[in-house]
Amino acid sequence: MRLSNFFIPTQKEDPTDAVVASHILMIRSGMIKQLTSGVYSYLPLGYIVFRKIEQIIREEMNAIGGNEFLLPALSPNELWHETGRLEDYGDTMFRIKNRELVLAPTHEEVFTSIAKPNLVSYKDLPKMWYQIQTKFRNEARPRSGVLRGRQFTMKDAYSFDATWEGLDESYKDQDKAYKNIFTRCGLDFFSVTACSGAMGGSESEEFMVESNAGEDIVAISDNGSYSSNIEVAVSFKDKIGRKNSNLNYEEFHTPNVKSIDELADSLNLNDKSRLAKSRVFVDPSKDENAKDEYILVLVCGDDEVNETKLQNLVSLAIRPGHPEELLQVTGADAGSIGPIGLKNKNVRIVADHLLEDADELISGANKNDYHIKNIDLKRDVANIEYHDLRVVKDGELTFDKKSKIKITKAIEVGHIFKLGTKYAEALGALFLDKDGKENPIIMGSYGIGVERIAAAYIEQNHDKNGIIWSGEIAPFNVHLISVNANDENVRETSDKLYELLSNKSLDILYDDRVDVRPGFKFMDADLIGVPIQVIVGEKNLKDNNIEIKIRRTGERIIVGREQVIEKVNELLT
RNA sequence: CGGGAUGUAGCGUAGUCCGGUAGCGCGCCUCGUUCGGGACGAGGAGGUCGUGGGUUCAAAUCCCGCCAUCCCGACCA
Repeated sequence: MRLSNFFIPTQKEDPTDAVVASHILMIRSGMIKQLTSGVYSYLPLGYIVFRKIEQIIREEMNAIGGNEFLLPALSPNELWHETGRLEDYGDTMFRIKNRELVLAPTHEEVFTSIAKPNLVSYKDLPKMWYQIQTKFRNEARPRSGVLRGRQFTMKDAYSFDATWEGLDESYKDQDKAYKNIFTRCGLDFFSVTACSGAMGGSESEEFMVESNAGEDIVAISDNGSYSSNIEVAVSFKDKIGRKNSNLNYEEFHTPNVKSIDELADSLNLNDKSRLAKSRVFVDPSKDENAKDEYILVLVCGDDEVNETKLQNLVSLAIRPGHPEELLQVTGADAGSIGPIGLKNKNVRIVADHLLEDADELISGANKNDYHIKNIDLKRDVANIEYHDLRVVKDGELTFDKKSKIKITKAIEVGHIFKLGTKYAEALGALFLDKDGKENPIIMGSYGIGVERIAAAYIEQNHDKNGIIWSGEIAPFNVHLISVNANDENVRETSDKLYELLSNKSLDILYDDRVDVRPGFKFMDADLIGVPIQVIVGEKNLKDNNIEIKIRRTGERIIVGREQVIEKVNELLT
């Protein structure tokens, strides 16, 4: 590609709206341009990269027997209503105003609707279907460039199996394909156990790239044996246990104490573990006849409630109580709430395992400005349940006690999970087994964010001058620079090299611009970040030499003009 | 959806407090000199100051509404 004929609007200055490195560099290098919040135009350079990523995905999906589809982005409300997701997805789904259609945020329903009339016998199974499609999600707050957009490209695959063992196999195939894909894309990645969330399903794994730009928080063990999304992460920690002093509980005055920290300060305590933190959650009623359910959650004062774990225990719909609700249910405002003396007696009380049967606890009195000490959960709180409800913290032991846990931020680039029969049942996608019995098809769902891979790669591979591409997703293999295209010898040599290199089926970006000064070309080259720069300049050419620069290291190699092709090929292998 | 910030030429911004000629850098056009790390000189084009209303002799500037974008949070397969 001749740069004189390539639309690539590079920018010297950082765009004011971009914060994370990948976003800044994608804009500066002319890969993308924002149209509106969360929506980006893909300019030629960006589109080349995204297509290369897609191609890798395609090859790996085909390698495990995948069939590529392209499904519509528009789909009828009716189809989503059948699985209940028209309601469940809520505002995250774009809805068409002048037709009963939505813009699909994912494609379980559509794929299942194709499976239904076609996959009717166990002989038709298993199947692995996928597509690479634009998805639409009305994200409340798009951010970080293409890392969270309202419109983005996703590879979504779905497996259809007759047996649960078959699903295990399909899942394993995808897992392996994902590892190949991210490796070929040059990502430093890891996988974590995850929560399948509102999608429904059981086993679930996310593929993560460690990065401060990420929105996910993960727990990884030092020895690499454990990695998990913080939402479901567990660690080993001793219960705080009993002191058995058998003191009666008593109320005491705590004016202006609104938080655990203030409570600890007022009592001159460093260890906050026996200050039981109380939070009230609401499980909203599902219909008008039923009442909202309230849940009081207790964790140690130095812990936080893990809302995902609570969701898995109670209901996906739970939310923290509003201030009015807290007052109404407990009799106090946040900061003075505890397990004893709740105004509403029907509150479900659940506590974290660490508090199991603990005594000598201090918690709110359900009366503003008062707390209660010497609470014995075993003695004083009837019907209390214990579950794992805390957020794992940095530095804690892994559950097997063999390693320590590190908490870090990460970008989710892929997610695979076992859906089971939820969609097949909802849509009536049934097949006949060997015994002639009707069963729902067992499904798996597997997604990859295409643009996210590029962004995650840039987060991991850039320096102050720009992007550092390498391997298969580099938009070009070689950036050929004609330092001064006005010089006849330089121009002719560069033109010739362009021809020779192109013949080797390499992708070459050729800076043949005549009116651009050398410094400008060099800066552009470093910004765009093609792995190898071949620099044709007057001075070296006088000695029949040509310079090769390695973008990542900055290393410069001078070779004779006849050895360029050989050297480039050597460097690229 | 809550909190915060911003909106002035393609990009980055000053001016806003204290009302009175819209300014600068980059980029762009012309000419000349340059030509190995985002050159220099001279000349030039480009702006309904986000938008609607109000106050005023006069509004980028003050007041009210709306819209948009970004950040934090909530939310999010």
